[in-house]
Amino acid sequence: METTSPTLSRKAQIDQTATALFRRRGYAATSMRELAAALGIEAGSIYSHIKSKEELLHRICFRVADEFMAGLRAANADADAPAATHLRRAIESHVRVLINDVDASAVFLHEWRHLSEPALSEFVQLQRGYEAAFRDMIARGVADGALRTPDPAFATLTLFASLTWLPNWYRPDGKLSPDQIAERLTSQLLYGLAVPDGPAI
Amino acid sequence: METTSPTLSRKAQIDQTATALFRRRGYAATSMRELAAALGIEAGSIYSHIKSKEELLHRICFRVADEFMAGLRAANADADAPAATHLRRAIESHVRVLINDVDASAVFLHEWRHLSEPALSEFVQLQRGYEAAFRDMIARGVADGALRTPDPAFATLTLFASLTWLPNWYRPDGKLSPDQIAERLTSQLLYGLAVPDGPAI
DNA sequence: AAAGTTTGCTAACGAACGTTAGGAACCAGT
DNA sequence: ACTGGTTCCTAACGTTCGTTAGCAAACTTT
Repeated sequence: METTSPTLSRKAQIDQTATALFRRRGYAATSMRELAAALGIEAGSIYSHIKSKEELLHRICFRVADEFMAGLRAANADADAPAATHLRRAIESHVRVLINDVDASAVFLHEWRHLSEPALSEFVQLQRGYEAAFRDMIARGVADGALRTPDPAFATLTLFASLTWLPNWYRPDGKLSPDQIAERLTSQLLYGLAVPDGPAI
Repeated sequence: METTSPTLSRKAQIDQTATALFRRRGYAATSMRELAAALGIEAGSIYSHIKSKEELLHRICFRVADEFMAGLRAANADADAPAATHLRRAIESHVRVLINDVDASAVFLHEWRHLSEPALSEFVQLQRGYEAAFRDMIARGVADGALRTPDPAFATLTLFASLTWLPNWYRPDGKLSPDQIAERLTSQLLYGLAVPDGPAI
């Protein structure tokens, strides 16, 4: 049997292992016995540290949600900056949160629907507010002339799509740093793929 | 073969209902008894028409995969067209397949990992080939000067992100037609959000 | 040394799971 | 009338699920 962990409490270890499993196999398809095996203990033992399986999911989802919200607030702290700058900072913060814990982010993005009420409604409301903030930044950017799009709502969807997809391909050992990823993502979304004044496509 | 009653064989009805349930609740979280209830029959009765739960998932995933592949081949049929045109056509085809059956597409995109071997490996290989084809079109577009990007692989990821996200927001009763969506998506991805020669962001 | 906390075990609970067996209606074509 | 296919039922199978109870070491604090 191992000694108790040096820096990570047993509960934190359980959270971490559960996050990895929920990400790889999905929340519903992950059994408590699987989680226990990954921890090297028996299933019943887990309940010395947590109340239920859903508590694990709840903690993961809302912790990541908090990080996203804090980053959004920071990105908009400088009220005098133009909207497009707010947007770029918000994207960079978002990418940094994603990369900081890819497993937890992936669970946050894909497994939240297995939350039960009332946590589910609370979560959805947070999500809506977050998206609305991005839509608002884009709309303000269009209004002050820095951005153009026929449909800010549509542009927001595309933006979130790219952000949400990130955990699907990001590898911590890749050659791009978080800042590079944020920069490249921002650049491609803002300026597109086509060569200005190039041939029509 | 299809001597059957209304317009949809019972097996097709089961497929359709399963698709909707897998999409809304996830494959692992959907029980055969739930599926039966949605069909108005008992759980055991389903097995007069199918061999296993996974057969349902398998049929959904591979049918959609076939549609994507066929669309890709058609988009590249005109070998003389420039790469950027191939790309635009492939995007439009992709969007049309997605929209043609949003439920099935969502299952295809999110539930395939619950397939077991050897179907899983076969599926992943199809997926890789499809993505490689898009990466190739982008790279050729960059080579012939129609597109620009510091990283074709990165651009491919962003493109797929936007395409994959579509079933998450598309509503059949929305105001945009499939062609409009494809056009708008293509335009935004190719030309970006920023105003040309506008202020730096 | 005593007390409390943390951590883990075994054993089991009721419920839900995917699936099967065997039989019975109904319908079509012969 | 017979046959074969389609459809659905009831009843149950063995398994796995999340979770609990009761107990026992080990470590920490007093």
